[in-house]
Amino acid sequence: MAGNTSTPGSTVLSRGLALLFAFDDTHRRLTLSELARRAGLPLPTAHRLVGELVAGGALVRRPGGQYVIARRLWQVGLLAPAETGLRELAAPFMNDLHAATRATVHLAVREQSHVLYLERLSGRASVPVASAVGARLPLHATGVGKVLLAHAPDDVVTDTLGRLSRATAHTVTQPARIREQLERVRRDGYATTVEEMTLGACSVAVPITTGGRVVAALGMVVPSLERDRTRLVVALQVAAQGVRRSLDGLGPGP
Amino acid sequence: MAGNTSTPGSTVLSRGLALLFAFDDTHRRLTLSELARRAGLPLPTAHRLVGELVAGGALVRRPGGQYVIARRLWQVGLLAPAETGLRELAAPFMNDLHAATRATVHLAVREQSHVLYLERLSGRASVPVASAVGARLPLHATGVGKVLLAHAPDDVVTDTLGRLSRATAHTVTQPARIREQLERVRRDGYATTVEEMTLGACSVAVPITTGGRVVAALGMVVPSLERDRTRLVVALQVAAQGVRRSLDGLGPGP
DNA sequence: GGTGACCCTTTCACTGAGCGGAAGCAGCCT
DNA sequence: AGGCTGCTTCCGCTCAGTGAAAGGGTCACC
Repeated sequence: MAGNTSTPGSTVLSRGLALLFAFDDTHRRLTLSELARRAGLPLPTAHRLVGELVAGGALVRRPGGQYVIARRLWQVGLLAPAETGLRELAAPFMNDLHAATRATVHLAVREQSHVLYLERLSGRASVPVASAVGARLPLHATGVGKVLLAHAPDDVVTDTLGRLSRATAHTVTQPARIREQLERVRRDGYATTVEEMTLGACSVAVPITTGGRVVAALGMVVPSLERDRTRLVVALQVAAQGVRRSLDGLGPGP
Repeated sequence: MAGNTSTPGSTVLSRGLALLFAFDDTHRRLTLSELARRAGLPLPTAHRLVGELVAGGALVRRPGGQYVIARRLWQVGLLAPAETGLRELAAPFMNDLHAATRATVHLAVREQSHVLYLERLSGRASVPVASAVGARLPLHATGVGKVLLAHAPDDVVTDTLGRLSRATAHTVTQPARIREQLERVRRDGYATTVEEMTLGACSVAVPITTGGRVVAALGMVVPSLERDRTRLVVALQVAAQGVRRSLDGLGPGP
């Protein structure tokens, strides 16, 4: 910036991005002062920059004075490539799974030490689900997370096992037990959770592979695993095979 | 900005946004010079700003030297509110439609004089479809577009009728005929197209209303309307009613 | 109706961040 | 070798950007 800045070296653009990235899953609407606080900017500076972001169509100001991400940013965001290909290929298979079981169906990839949810089909049933598309959750407490962790590089595994957060009373937080479970995931080809992320929700998940690498995971959330664990695993594996075939058909993805 | 700019009055942030918005449906990957050209910036300036956008996690540089929207921007884009509520409410009904018919199902709103596609479930059948989520198409050549146009303010209608672009040999480009069709849409409660946007694709669409206003449109794309037009219209209307009920249940939307 | 807490908005003098022409570099044609 | 296109770096000029300070508006609670 110019003149008497308190943090020389930082640029206008980086501050603008800090304002945009101040929004997250649990902060979809922010007031000016919240924005300034979260982006680490003085209030008048935030005021001016936010004004420009609104003028430029990146943010919208609600009547109440709260700011939200604008539709136009949603549109450009959808142009992000990596996920798009995988999501479009997986969509029909996810639809089949959803139609057959009426459960919540998830497509996720690993982003560092977190699961990133790429797609979700919500079940009609009243199973509580923590994930939302674009949201990140810990690897060790979700079905898709365990699948991805089981096939992650060693440094990610040790990093994750180093800080196992607790979400419910059933969350597994002993590294040794997780290692044991990961071994079983690799052997059996699927992972399960029982109320480890959300009470009242269990999950099953399988890997999606291409070229010998695990690139994503496909999972489902159900109220209980007692009855039809096998049926769900088979359905997931068939769907995952279908996605793999589509992926391989198109050559190495973007 | 500072110093000897060629366009005084424009700000760094607005230039940064111009770079982001240089991406669109048909330009998902851009080289530095394309970005500079599309954003209207001198090349060295674009070079510097794009570098900052990459450092800030808004863009990613591919090995080939092409830039694409980064995953992080996809994530914040998903936080845009207006659409999210409607999409989530409509999703289960769209799934039902899709399961029952196996056709492509669309959810769209009007954005100025264009249809903006909020959601799409792709049919397995090989019907060519032009729309993608986040994409904009003309109002007069699509089923959902005609529905939205039929319930749009007068100025939008006259504006749209003033420049009726042609997409295929079947596109209706005479204002009088479109007016006639819009009248019929309002009377019958549904709109149709026959290969007007894409050859080999027909469509049916119905409005989604809340509080007496048409806020969106629900549509389907099929190879032909001959056989089961009535069946499709009924299915769509049932689904649209369901969405309306959900909308009304939650009070005035976000 | 006073007081305090919270927002948001505007002002303004100082200055270094931003600018972009020019030049250099690398690849790829003919 | 010469021309073309596209990327990167340099560097001196200068105005866009900065943020403390002050102003205004709206609640709620005493």
